[in-house]
Amino acid sequence: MPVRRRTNGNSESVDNYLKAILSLGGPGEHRVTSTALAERLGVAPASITNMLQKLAGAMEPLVEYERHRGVKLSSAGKRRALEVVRHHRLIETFLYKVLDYPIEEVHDEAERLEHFISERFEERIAAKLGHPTIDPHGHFIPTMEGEMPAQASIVLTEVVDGGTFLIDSVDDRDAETLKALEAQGIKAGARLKVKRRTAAEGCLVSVGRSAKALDLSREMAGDIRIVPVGS
Amino acid sequence: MPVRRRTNGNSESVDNYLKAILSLGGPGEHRVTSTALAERLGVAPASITNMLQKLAGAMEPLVEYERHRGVKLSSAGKRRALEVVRHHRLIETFLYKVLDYPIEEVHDEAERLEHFISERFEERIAAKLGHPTIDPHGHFIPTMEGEMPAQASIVLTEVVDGGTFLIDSVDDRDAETLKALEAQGIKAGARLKVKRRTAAEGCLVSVGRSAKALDLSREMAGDIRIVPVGS
DNA sequence: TCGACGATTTAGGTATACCTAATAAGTAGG
DNA sequence: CCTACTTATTAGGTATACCTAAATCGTCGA
Repeated sequence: MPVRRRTNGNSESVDNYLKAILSLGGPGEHRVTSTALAERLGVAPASITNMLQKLAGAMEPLVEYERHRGVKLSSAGKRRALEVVRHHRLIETFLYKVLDYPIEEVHDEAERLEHFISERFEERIAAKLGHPTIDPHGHFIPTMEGEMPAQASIVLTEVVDGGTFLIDSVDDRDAETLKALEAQGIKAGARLKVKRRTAAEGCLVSVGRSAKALDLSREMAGDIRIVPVGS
Repeated sequence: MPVRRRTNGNSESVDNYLKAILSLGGPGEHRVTSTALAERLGVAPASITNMLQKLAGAMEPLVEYERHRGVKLSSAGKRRALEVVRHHRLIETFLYKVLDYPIEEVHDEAERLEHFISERFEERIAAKLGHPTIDPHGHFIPTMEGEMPAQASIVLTEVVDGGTFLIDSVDDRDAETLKALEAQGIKAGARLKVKRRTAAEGCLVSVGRSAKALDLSREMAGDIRIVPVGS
């Protein structure tokens, strides 16, 4: 029962820095400022500088860092960050689908466990879930090879919990419904926020900058394809 | 995504000290020496002294410690230790039964995760498993209330993996078999080591101080009740 | 192009959980 | 009952990941 000292470059803390840089860097992976990281991680800017210098100076650097010019992930850093994100999203999916967690509790648990599960655990829950590609929030799960799947669209019914999306397409099985939906702002290109699922398996959404909630039936939701936006 | 600093008195390290004291103290909960702890935990004796002083001096002390006289758990310490053991054994059972882990990999994963799961996770996996009372190694799982179940006997078939037991009783459905078993040392009071399960659902055991393995069929194993010994 | 001001970095400090080496306290033999 | 030896404790030091306060860098407007 020896005390397990996690080795540098693979700690909980480092993981969180990498995830933050990944998510703040956006799809373009542009440089991220110390201040943005400080805010996101809830630590003092000075601590950020310190950690970045260490990460950049490691034998296998996890970030590319230049004084006063922000950071971006190195390829090793990106690999690790995506692995942690994969863990997070697989765990969320697992907690929700296998352990019947209430959706609101899924995030915090995953946030803690993502740092400590083994490759085997990852592999086993992925298998149990049939190697899913999106989590209950509608986010894509990075592959085992450490790649984010191409940003394909997903059906609105696959999203369980709140999040912001862009509407990709609305199937036109019924021109009347289509027109009605469009009248409420539901059309390709519009911004859509998922509030929550309803008992009848439909979901409550809001569109554009409007705060008004629309209650979509299961069939209507099934006709709408969306793309995740932001983290 | 703020960095989570675990507060003193609830850390991974503290958990491991408490578990070690619980297990080294035995059922009599006698005082445990620094040296024994140092060996078990793989840290220097000086580090043990340090930690014990801190644990004993906390606002809610987790151990009772006197210089040069060893430690024992306080009631708060015992509660926490048993909770960690409960986590460990539930996780092992879960990995084995739900995630189909190979039995040899169950321990290490549980050893890491036991410190980080929430009450909810504990509750959900316990429910999923039907609130089990013994783990795949034949050890009792402490209750949610933090009590070790009375040391009842279990059927040999419930044990999946190696471990040492005392034979509690051998059912005498068939006097011939009973006699044959007894001839091999399998009788109430004898010490029995479970080597491993066999493909035919029986198991390989050794009895007493003998190293020779006996291959028991499923029916024979089903007639033997055992009690766990040691940790 | 010169400040001023905000962003960033350096310097110096804290707590945790380890370590080694030196000291002190118990224990057992003569 | 006192020394020798083993066990435990104190003293002083390391690395990690934070902190605050005090420089310094960079850019943007006059």
